[in-house]
Amino acid sequence: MLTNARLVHQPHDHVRSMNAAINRAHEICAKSNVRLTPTREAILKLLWQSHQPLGAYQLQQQLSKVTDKPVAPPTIYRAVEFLIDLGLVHRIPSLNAFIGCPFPNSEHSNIFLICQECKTVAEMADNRVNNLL
Amino acid sequence: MLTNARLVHQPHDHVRSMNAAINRAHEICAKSNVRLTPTREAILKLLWQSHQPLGAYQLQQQLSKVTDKPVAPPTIYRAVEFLIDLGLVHRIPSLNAFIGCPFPNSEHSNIFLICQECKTVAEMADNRVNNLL
DNA sequence: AAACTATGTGTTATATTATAACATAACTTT
DNA sequence: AAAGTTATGTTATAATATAACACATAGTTT
Repeated sequence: MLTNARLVHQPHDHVRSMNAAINRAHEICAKSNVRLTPTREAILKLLWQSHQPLGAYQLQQQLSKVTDKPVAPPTIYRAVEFLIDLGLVHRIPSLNAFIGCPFPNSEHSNIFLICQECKTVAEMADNRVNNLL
Repeated sequence: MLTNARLVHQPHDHVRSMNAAINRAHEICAKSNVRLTPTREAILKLLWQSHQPLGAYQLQQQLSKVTDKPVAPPTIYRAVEFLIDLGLVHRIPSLNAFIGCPFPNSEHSNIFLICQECKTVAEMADNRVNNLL
């Protein structure tokens, strides 16, 4: 079973896991012959820095802080769509929000465990469940 | 395993199953001591008549046709919220849409099987899956 | 390097989905 | 019938998402 359910509750080296994710992302992009542009990388970082899923307009705010210039919604949605297509990010429809995928290399149908109070999300993939379905 | 996955593909007595659903709804409301008002009943019927899930603004259009007067969004969202709270209707976040629940009496965590082409939705509840989770 | 092509971004406007706030009406209980 | 509760109507607006077109940059071809 693949899951980060334990991890999300525990203190862990945030910076390190984010860097690992960014590196993986660069590899995956290279493999697919697509570009992880600064905007896209920035969005991915923001999503990784937050253990809460972030909505498009939260990302907009945060990105415009980082880059110190105004950013319009299409920029966000485009970057996020790109990342989703590559499997680096998931959209969580029930929250209208996005989150970094903790295991982007593996084919998996996800189950998200979403805390109804704090919105913390853990992701899970389990063959037994997949098989049953 | 509880599911209507077979049913949704097959010809079946639509009117009858809708009436059954409405009757069940009346019972459930009586039990909970709440009112299935005309608006609420109309919404529930519309959802049952459609095997596709319906969005709030689709419901708005259809309801205003039925009642022959304009209907505003809050009316829809309120009715739908009421029905959801009673377990008579589900919201499907990935479609921003609503659908009648085929087995409103049973406690169940649902899995929705959503056709990506035609948006037809079947609902499923399986103890083996629930147990695994 | 210049021209060409494809891909990515900026910008404006607008569509779509959902809710807040307050007034009125309809039912319930006494 | 009066008071209290629950439901609806109405207006306005918030929050989420996309369309369309102009411009820019990166990569390729000549």
